Amino acid sequence: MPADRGRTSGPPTISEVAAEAGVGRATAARTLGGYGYVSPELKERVLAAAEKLGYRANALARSMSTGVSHTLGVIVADIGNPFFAGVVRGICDTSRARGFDTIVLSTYENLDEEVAATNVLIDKRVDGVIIASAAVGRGEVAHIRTALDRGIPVVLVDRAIGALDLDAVVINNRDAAREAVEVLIAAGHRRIGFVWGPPVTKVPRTRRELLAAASRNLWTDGERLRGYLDALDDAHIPFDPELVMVGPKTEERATEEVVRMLRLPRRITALFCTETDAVTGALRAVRQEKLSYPRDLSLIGFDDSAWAAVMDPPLTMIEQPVHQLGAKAAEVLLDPLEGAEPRREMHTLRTRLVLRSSVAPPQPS
Amino acid sequence: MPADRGRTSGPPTISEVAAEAGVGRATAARTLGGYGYVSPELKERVLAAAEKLGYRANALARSMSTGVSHTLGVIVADIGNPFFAGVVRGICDTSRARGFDTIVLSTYENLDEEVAATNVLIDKRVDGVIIASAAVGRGEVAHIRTALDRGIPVVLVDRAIGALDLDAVVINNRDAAREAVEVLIAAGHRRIGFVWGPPVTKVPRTRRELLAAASRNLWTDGERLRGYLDALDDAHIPFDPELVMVGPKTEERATEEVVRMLRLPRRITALFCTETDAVTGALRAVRQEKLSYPRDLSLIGFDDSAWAAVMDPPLTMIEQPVHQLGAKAAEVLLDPLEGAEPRREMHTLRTRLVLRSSVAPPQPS
DNA sequence: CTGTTAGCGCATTCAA
DNA sequence: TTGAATGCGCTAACAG
Repeated sequence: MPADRGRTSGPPTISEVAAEAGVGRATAARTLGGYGYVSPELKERVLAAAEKLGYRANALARSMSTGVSHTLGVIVADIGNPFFAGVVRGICDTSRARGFDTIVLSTYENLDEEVAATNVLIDKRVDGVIIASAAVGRGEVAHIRTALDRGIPVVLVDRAIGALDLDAVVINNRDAAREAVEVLIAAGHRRIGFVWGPPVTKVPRTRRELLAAASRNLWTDGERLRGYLDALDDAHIPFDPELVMVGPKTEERATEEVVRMLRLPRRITALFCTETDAVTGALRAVRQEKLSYPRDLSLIGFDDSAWAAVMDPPLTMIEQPVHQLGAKAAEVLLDPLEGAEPRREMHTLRTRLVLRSSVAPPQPS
Repeated sequence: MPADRGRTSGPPTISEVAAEAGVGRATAARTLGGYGYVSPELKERVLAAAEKLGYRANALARSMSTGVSHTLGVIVADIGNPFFAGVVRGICDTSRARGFDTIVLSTYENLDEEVAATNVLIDKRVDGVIIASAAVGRGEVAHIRTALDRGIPVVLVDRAIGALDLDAVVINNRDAAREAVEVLIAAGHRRIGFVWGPPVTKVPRTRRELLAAASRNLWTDGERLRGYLDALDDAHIPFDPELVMVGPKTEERATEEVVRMLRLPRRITALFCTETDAVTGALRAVRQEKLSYPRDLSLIGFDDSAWAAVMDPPLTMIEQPVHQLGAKAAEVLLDPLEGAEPRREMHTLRTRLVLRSSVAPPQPS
């Protein structure tokens, strides 16, 4: 219950506690702040006074003095996306265990939003930033450099940026994709679709064009595309631009594109999807064409989930260590803050290909 | 590019900008803070100096003076859960559009964590709190009262609390559940399972016991259970305690329980699930028993998703306005902060039953 | 061990 | 209109 005096107004301050306890402000501050030495008896009195007044330290004022806010900033594409939600959960769990809270900002893959978000975090004086940046080139990382210049440590998560020498916590996108496509190839497939490629409007005609377009976009997507090409190369399967979807990355478009690939003269018999929405889009296409998997189309996708396991037949999927991705990022950010030596390296976490039943040999046509 | 003088250290302050511009601190503060009158020429000089120095206002210091932090606190069970992730996204989107950032804390349905989270937010002097509280009774809301006493407005989201006269943004859980079960009944079912009930260890034998247990737990679950009972009552179907799952709310347990219900002498022919994990758990049970839906078991669940739509057959599901839930909560919290009259009411958003193909008449046994 | 004093960076009186 | 002076609540030197 709140004390019944008409205090000045607002929450009780440390001065009021000191007055109530009959000690100096510093003494109250020391016991309440948990630093310096205070005799047991005084400490007792201060604590009692604080309790009585319902005192709670003003973290803002404390941050003003100490220069640390015990707050981390997190910038992701979309906190509503289950993948990022999982990553953020990992970040929050480990950072909170170490006394840090988290401000999360979504950018929707928009660079301007990302810059604005970075500024917000700078203004709020966060102690560090974890960012899944949409930036790729040199010219797009000024905001990150700004944060760094102001002494705010930044760690990259999910997406590396070559132009920046920073800690990054990512997964083995390229190898994971390659492994998946290899499984498809091992099952006998040679016409393997890829959904999705870079969101360009003009469809690339050559492998070079495609790669160029990819490198102008999301790092993860580019890496996955490279893994796909790696696997094809190793099996001496020629690259066919018709088998990779480009354009807006929506479930609807994925459906359209997979339908298209399914209707090609030499149609696809297998498909690799880089994301959940691509998988559900593909599944719609299969049904729409009155086909069934894995008979008519073998399927492997990124981002395993409970749903994928209960599909009929269950889907072979790539499982990402989502929570660990965030946890590790927080760790890498926090360790130096607590005195450890900064590393400046790329931390690559491993995915796992969960073999289920969505891959079968191609039907003899 | 950062200016090349060896400044005192740290980011430039308003005093440094003032010095650089050759004006008084207050003048710099006025132009940079966007308040008060400043002559165009001076304003120009200040702006130039700020630009040159790369000045950014220290939000902490500003909050100290003004008493407002332009930060909202959000407390949910689990930011990694797609439902809450969606709600949080709604909150972030609308609050950020209005100049507020967000600190998100997860409690994992643990009341102690919830209290701790509330204290963190109080300490950080957030301007308001949105909370999906696990508290139900009078005795569990002290932390919320504390926040209120300190002048921090609180709005409830997803879960109402009777003991508190606050704004709450929720969905029509009871009606939604009732509607779903009615659809099952209309299809001819009378043995309808319910997953999941309250997480008690001792299985309730009577309806009264069950309701009592439910009211000691999550508000949403209780409401959904009531909706289930409402539908049974209307159809004069006697309540059978064997048809409601109690205990830990995990996918594994759901599978076990559904298997059990499927093996009952008078087995269930339909199932209503209150959550996604319950649905996937049920689906596993169906497969495990070598049964198929909707032939052997009709199914309706809460929380529609892209997956549910691409299942084979596609699932009839209840769609929640997840984003809107968060958006509305933020609105209700922010409006009074910007001068509007507080309402103190329950805002009930409507769900939508998405009819697909997981309901069929019961098989004649 | 304790109390006094001086900032942290900004907003905001109050004179000038 | 502008600038000097105060205060927000706390930490941290410093002296006692």
